[in-house]
Amino acid sequence: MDLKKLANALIPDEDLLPPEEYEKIYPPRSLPAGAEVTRLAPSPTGFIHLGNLYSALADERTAHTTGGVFYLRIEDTDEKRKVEGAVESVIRSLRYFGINFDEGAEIVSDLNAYGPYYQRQRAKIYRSYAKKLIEEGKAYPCFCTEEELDKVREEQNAEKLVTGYYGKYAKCRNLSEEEIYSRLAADKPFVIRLRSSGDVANKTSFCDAIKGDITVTENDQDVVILKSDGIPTYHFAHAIDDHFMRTTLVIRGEEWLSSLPIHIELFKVLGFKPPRYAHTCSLMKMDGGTKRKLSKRKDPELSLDYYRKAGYYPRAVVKYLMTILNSDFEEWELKNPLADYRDFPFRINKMGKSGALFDLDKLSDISRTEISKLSEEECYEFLKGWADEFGSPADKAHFEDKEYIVKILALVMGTSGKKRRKDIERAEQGVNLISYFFDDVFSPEYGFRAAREDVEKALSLFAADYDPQDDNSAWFSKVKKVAAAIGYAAETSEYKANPQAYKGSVSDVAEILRIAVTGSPNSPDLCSIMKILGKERTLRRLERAANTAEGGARS
RNA sequence: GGCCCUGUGGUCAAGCGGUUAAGACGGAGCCCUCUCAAGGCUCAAUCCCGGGUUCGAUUCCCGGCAGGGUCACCA
Repeated sequence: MDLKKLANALIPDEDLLPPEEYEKIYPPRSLPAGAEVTRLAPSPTGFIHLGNLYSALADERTAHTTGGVFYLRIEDTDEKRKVEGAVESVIRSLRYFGINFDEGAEIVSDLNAYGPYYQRQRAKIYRSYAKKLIEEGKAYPCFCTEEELDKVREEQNAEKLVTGYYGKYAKCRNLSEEEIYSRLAADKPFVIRLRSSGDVANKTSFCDAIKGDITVTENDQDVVILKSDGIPTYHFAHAIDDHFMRTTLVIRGEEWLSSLPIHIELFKVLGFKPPRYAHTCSLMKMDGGTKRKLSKRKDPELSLDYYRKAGYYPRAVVKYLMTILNSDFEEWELKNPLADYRDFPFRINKMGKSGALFDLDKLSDISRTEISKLSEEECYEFLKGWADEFGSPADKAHFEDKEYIVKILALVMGTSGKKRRKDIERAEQGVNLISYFFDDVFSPEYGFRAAREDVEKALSLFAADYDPQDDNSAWFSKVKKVAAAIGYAAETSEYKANPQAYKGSVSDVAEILRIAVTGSPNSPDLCSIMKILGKERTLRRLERAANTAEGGARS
């Protein structure tokens, strides 16, 4: 058969460059030894999730700790997946978490010498190579319809055979010249398939950067490389793009492990040196007693927006992911509390081999810690950013008064000098936490535990004597005085020593005041809270509580 | 079902033939204390199972088992 003629009939494009030309257009990158070129290659659905961030972080760290390049390529070979604005959304989402690309789709950079970075715009390159493979007899046209393929698959399933297009099931593999041209003449749609020369009986060892040595079975599937619309499949585009974009390390989810044999064969027939691979394990979730991969449909926490809306501190999400990526990250951070996480010696081969269960508790802990490290002003900016985007109208209004909020935060985050409090876990919770400082939303349900008469007496006694000028100890002495006056022990130790002698202790009196002023039995330093509220508002709250107090029996 | 990956406390995990089997989150308790948070101290909790190899296996080998992934003209 005249393969040259066949190639021309199948791929008649006149404006194709000869394949070798592309080696000149996309020469090897001049990078220092050891520099890794990595990439994130999402399809443009716009849905960018935690798994993507996890993978992107591994890519970005690997590239930037080795002095390499991290680029963005859009795998838009499937028309159905395309969503408007998706690429910008990917870039924006990752930037929110502090991850930036060096080159690629929609990235402004003078490095963009390996584009275009949209696969649809690279059609000629793929077609040029597909044509070459046809000429070499390594690829062939297939006219099977989807129905036919479905039927074959059913048969294979029924006989418990491996499904797919291989061996005797590869019906179009040995079509005669006559058969091919007559179908072409009849305008039958066709795909281009790889003529695989592999044998599943052959197994070889392959070194994955994460998994270590793994066994791979040779591919024997005549996989589609060009779809009937002339656009390549993922496999074919992957081999060509990662070769010409000069990717050195392909980091991708382990769900790709099973198609590795195809990729190895593709690189071989194309005459390219394959990149190194790092197959990352998936993020898991507990569901009904067993682990399973985090799912887009079932798990809202897979979405990156979930973390933005809940107001986790973005760097906390990144650091949490770092603890999964390289588990010695936490210890490193303990030793280098002031260092930027980017200074951590990230290594791809330190990544775990098994799927990690996503741990919200741990994330929350890290988020609390990260927020506690902020200055009051930084924290204000962070909370305000959240309130403006996700908060209620009241929240937004509250954040107009920066001076007031910063004062509150100085208290809620802890005074400087001492260790910071860690009350704020996420913006949503933090905004809610300080809401009692605002009269328009302060609507407490007083849960007094003390008897009503004690509540009233304590409140009025304290109010009569309150002076906002008092320092902490003067303030507390007054609370003690109130306690003593209504039959409560002024010292906790006295009460503990002799509980029968008192109705309670000074801490119970403090609780009454605290509930009256904040609506909650728990809060940071009450004396300071009263100072922030000011005398007038404090007294008003004390009075309001006294009037509406529903006394309860002591438990 | 075939093929591949993985298997250390509740979770993330260190560990590379001999260890009191780190650490962190979470849990329990104590201290501190006007409550909470923070902090300090303490405790409970782990090597999937069965065979080998070895003086000795969490560690090496084999076989189970369990979990996960994948079997498209989707990526």
